[in-house]
Amino acid sequence: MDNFTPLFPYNSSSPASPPPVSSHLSLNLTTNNHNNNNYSHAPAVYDDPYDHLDDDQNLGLIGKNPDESGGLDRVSPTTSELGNSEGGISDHLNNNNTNNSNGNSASGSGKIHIKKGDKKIRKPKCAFQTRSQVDILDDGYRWRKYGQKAVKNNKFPRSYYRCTYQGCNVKKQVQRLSKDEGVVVTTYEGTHSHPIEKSTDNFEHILTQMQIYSSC
DNA sequence: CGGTTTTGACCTGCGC
DNA sequence: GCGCAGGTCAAAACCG
Repeated sequence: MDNFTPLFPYNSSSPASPPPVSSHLSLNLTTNNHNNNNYSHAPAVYDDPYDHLDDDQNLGLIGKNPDESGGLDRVSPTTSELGNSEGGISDHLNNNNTNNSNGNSASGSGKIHIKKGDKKIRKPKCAFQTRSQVDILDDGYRWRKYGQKAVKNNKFPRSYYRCTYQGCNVKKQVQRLSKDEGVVVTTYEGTHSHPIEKSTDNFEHILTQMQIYSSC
């Protein structure tokens, strides 16, 4: 739990950034089906989203090592847990260093190598699930897709996005559950170092929910 | 033409 | 050590 920081708000004091709310929430806010916009739902925001996803959606977990789990305080998953997961959000999500100004990732990241002896530090991550027909939530930031992978036990691929703002290395992963095709799990990693680039009424609603229920 | 998406290859970590 | 799965890179294709 060392490095847990809010993920959605960019890390400045801009008014657009909602103040962090107390952490340690455990709320299963799943749907707002009465909402008419594209995201016909409020996000379910979790302090440890995968606790819920394990139970309900059987997703994987973040952080193998509780001490390095990017602030997600939870016991380590086993391989079998991950293997059984519904296209589990992998514990490999965390193989990046925490330097937001460093675009290169650390071990486990493609062709970039980490030097021997470098300590792996994991970025905090925040995942939430929404019930939506579209995969991409318009959260007001601009994202560039840099990869897509088929996920085990999930017929839907996982997409990888990076914030396009110069110097901002926030990433997100988007994955739809095969068990429940209406559910999209979005995992954010890192903290935006800049204001939201465009206002989105839709996402403001979501952010509002998140301010209430999560420190993410 | 510049930015974004697609996609195959590559790399790492982990379990067996 | 090997194989698998996840994460990233980067060239090519695509699009406005």
